[in-house]
Amino acid sequence: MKARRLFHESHRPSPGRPRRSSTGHAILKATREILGRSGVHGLTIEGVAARSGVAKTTIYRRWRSKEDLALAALLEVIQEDPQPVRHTGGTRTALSTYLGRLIDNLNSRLYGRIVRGLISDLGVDLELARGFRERVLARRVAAVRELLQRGIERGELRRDLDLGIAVDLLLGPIYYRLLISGEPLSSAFIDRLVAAVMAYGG
Amino acid sequence: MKARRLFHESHRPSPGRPRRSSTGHAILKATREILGRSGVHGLTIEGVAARSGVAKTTIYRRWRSKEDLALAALLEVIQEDPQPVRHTGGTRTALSTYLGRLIDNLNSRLYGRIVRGLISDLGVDLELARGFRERVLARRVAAVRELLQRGIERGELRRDLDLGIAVDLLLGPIYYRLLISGEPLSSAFIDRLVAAVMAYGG
DNA sequence: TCTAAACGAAACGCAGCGTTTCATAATGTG
DNA sequence: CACATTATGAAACGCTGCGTTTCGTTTAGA
Repeated sequence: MKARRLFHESHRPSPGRPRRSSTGHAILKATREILGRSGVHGLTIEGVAARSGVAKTTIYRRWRSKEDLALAALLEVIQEDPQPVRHTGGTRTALSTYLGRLIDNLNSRLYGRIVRGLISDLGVDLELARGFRERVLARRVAAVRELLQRGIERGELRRDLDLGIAVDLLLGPIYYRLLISGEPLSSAFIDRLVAAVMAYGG
Repeated sequence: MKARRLFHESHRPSPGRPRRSSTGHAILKATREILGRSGVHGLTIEGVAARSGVAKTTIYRRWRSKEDLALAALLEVIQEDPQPVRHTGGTRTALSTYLGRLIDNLNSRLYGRIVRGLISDLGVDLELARGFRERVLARRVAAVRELLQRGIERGELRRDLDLGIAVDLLLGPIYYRLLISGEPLSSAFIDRLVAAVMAYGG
């Protein structure tokens, strides 16, 4: 495999013609559009090339595979939404707010479809899995963990709370509904979920 | 699309040459072997045909697609393991035992890989999703729900316990670890998980 | 001017899907 | 036995899409 400079890498000034920055964005934009419309199954490199007006070779120079490209699109979507964690009004409210925003994302055409489509590849493409976990999931876990931690400090949660399990209890059922059971991710569900974990941790 | 008699349908005696019962089993056996070795990504209809010594046409006469075939293989694996639910020694023990058996399955090459591979198709193939939920997931949900219900009747759990959420709390983190976070599904994890839900429900 | 890299266009080999066609085999019924 | 009916196998087909290769052109810095 030839060495390649991927899209997200910082480009040190190298000799030769520089990349047009608009090219990469056009590719990602076309990728997002196709993903939102047709899901990962409808995503093809040739389709992205056609829609973005870019040659297939150009795409492969920046991303190694279809999955890699889908992950890049997902990262862009996430970047747009910095999700600042506020902690006004108690831990329960903070958790509900944060998880409410998360399910808003997951319920959206684009975000939900990308996540759904990437999952099955996580078990196969280890690099993809690493990217997803480090750059997408880790944010969620850290945010939830921090909210729980502050809840402990404020005395709203037990000092000996099993933080690891608590995070699993909050995020697990969300992804379970999204990917497995297909039950709706409603705000009512989030409220019940948070209520349960607060009852466990209080 | 032409009408087709699928594998699991009961065959009423129809005119013409009857199906060899061994053919279907040979196909499923080859499917299991390939799935265990190479996962869903390595599963191809042509590969199954080659390994089972059956023509491709014969396979398509019984299953509509690759995913349909993978689901059939999964169903067979599940049938082999009836998972009787005993309730000796308290609700906590019963839950740990049941979920422990579940993760033994999920940790196995075959079962885990099939589930993993099917997930992303659930959002696309509605019939597949229905089959998976009715014939695989519903068992798990019903079993867990029944154990919780008995826990309530025995006074080990609150009478006003939110059963729906409790089921999500038990199954969600398991599939979340399997598919998303990649953290190990150990019996220690199950113990902590059950402990948390018992604390919540007690 | 020279060199290195980016880009586009076109074609390639390959895999695998799902289908079609045709010949042959096995079963019931008249 | 002849017949209709279905199952099976073998082979080929068209198609999509992946990832690669080749080559000519373009854009930058030295």
